[in-house]
Amino acid sequence: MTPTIRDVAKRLKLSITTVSRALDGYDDVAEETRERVIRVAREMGYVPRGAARQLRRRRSEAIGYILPTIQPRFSDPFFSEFIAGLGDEAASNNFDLLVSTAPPGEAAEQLLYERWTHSRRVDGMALSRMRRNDWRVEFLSGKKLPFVTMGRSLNSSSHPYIEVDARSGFAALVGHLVERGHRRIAFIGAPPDLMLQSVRLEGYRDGLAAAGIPFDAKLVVEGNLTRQGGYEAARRLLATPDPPSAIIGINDLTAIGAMRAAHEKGLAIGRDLAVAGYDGIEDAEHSRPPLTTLNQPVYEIARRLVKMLLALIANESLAEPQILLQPELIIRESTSP
Amino acid sequence: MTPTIRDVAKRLKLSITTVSRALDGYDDVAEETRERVIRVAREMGYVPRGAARQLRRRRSEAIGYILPTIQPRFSDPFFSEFIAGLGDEAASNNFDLLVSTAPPGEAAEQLLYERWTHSRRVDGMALSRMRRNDWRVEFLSGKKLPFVTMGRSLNSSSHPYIEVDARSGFAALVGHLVERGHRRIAFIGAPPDLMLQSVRLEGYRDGLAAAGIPFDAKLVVEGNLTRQGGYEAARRLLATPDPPSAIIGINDLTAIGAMRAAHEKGLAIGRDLAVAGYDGIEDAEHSRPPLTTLNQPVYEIARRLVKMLLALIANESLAEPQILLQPELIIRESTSP
DNA sequence: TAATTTTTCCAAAACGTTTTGGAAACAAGA
DNA sequence: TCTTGTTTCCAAAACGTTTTGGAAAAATTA
Repeated sequence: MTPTIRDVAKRLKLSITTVSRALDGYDDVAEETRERVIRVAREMGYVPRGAARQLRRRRSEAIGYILPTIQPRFSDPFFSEFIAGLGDEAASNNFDLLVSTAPPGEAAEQLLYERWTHSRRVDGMALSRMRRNDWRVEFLSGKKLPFVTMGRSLNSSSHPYIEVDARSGFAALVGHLVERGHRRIAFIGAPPDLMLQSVRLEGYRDGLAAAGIPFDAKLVVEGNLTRQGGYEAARRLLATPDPPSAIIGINDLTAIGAMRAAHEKGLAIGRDLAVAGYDGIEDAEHSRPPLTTLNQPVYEIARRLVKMLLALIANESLAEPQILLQPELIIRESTSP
Repeated sequence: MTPTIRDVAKRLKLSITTVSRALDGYDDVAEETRERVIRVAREMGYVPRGAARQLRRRRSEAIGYILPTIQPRFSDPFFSEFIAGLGDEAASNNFDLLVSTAPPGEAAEQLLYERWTHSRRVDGMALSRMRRNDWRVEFLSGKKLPFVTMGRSLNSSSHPYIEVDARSGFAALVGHLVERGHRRIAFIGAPPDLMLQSVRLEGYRDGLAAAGIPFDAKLVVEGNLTRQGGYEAARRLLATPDPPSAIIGINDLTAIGAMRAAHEKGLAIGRDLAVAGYDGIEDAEHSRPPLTTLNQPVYEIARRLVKMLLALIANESLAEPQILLQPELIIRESTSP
């Protein structure tokens, strides 16, 4: 059906070697023949068969990303933005992006990583939502498969990553709330095995310490990074005898859920209760009231991660293998009516 | 580095044929040898090289999906849910999911489709957000590449698809608003080349007709399926001398943007102005006020689409190639305070 | 003219599987 | 014993590229 390089060669009365080399831009083919080859190849609609090329070249020209699907109905705008970034940058370098899904930390996840690396279906991987002690780091290092991560983990060694300085960000956020007169500031976090939980909780504690406010464990509760989780956690917080006057969500979704709980309680958000989040997703801008948040440029980060990964795959050395970005504090009405 | 089938065969003192057939479950290998083969293969961490298998089998065991990225900062929960569905179902059938991004309707998009089909990198494709006259349908039909679509287009022929009956849904939604006493109901739509715009606008008109309300073109404005687009469109609508008492957004994001515009105008949503959307994304449940919407089970649809696509690839005939689902009207406070 | 270099091409060998078409070994039936 | 099946294995031929290691032809230099 679709023509092979052999068909093109036959039609041109050339060897397949020459056709291949002409198309690949080698300089040992006469300029005139190259033009003929390119013209005829295009005419015939020839595109190299991916599998054959991959087999011979011994690389797949594809990168992989595994989506951490916690729940079936998986709806987190962070990831659609992240994937768009990965996809755009990969596509503009003629790389494919392989996406799969697996609940984090389970056997299925490990199986997937094993299959992709052993079958050489991808030349490298991008990881996100790192765990504190992330087996993936050692696994991929051991397999010598290039990888980059968004955020580091405790066992991160020398692999390239982009980290957003959430710790400073959360400290600044607490500072902002303190400035607004808050003393009882709650924190709705995530499962403790996630690196982002450690980091952001640290930042929260830094902020309290800087303001001379003693840490109160009762003001820290666990969510699950979803709106529903934030909603439920905030309900628990607000039902206590001595409820907080401000709530920080570990991400925007959590904060949005918390706002809903507060509203149901009859609290005026911004006045009776301040709420803030982290991520800077579009929802945060259009929520009611608009949500104070720490913005991180997810799309840009994804693109840069792919750039780094491709350099790694091409065995180039990176000018800046570990990047630290500052999140941008965006103050909106949810803390500042 | 990673062992090939040859290494496994050598270690077992068997031919590679036998190893291959043992692992693939052919019945012309003795049960005892099969067990030995499987055990040793696992011990050695053997996984078939994807490219080699694809080349010989002449199929890639992968399906493709191209994300319609309109803007760089692409954050639509519809798509993260859709991809999660595609990914889960593909993964559980040992298929890979290739994802790329392209602005719809541009040359880059067509190039991508051509590359994927000619290079045989995917065995089939899933399409969404169909256009009225969608060149992709004829293109893929012509290439004889199996594909399924979420929603049909005007030039849809006999390919399998799953369509949610948005037309009836929007009519029912108008009915609900009329019941609540609304007569001036606005519609914030999408670009006119999108099939969903045609269908949903028809449903809106059906609903008006059923209620005996004359169609007023001034109440129909164009958005772009984003929060921001809904926000801007609603501002225009609410600035007119004779503003609507209800606004239907073509999707939930549009409606959420509209709610923000209304709130800024000082309108009490639900009382002064009713707002409703379509999609049933999680945001709609946690917005303020919670949004009346038509729910469609995107995750399930994505999974079913992949099931259909895999059957198509395997040359099986589909019991039900064209499926029509009814969306579920979820009435919340944004229309019913 | 002869020798050398440069240009332009190509045959054949990979890459690592799966599949085809047997062949050997053994068992069963006549 | 001879024939006919079964069972179990395997050599070799694909699949469609890229790459290696020249070789012929043409151009240049001596």
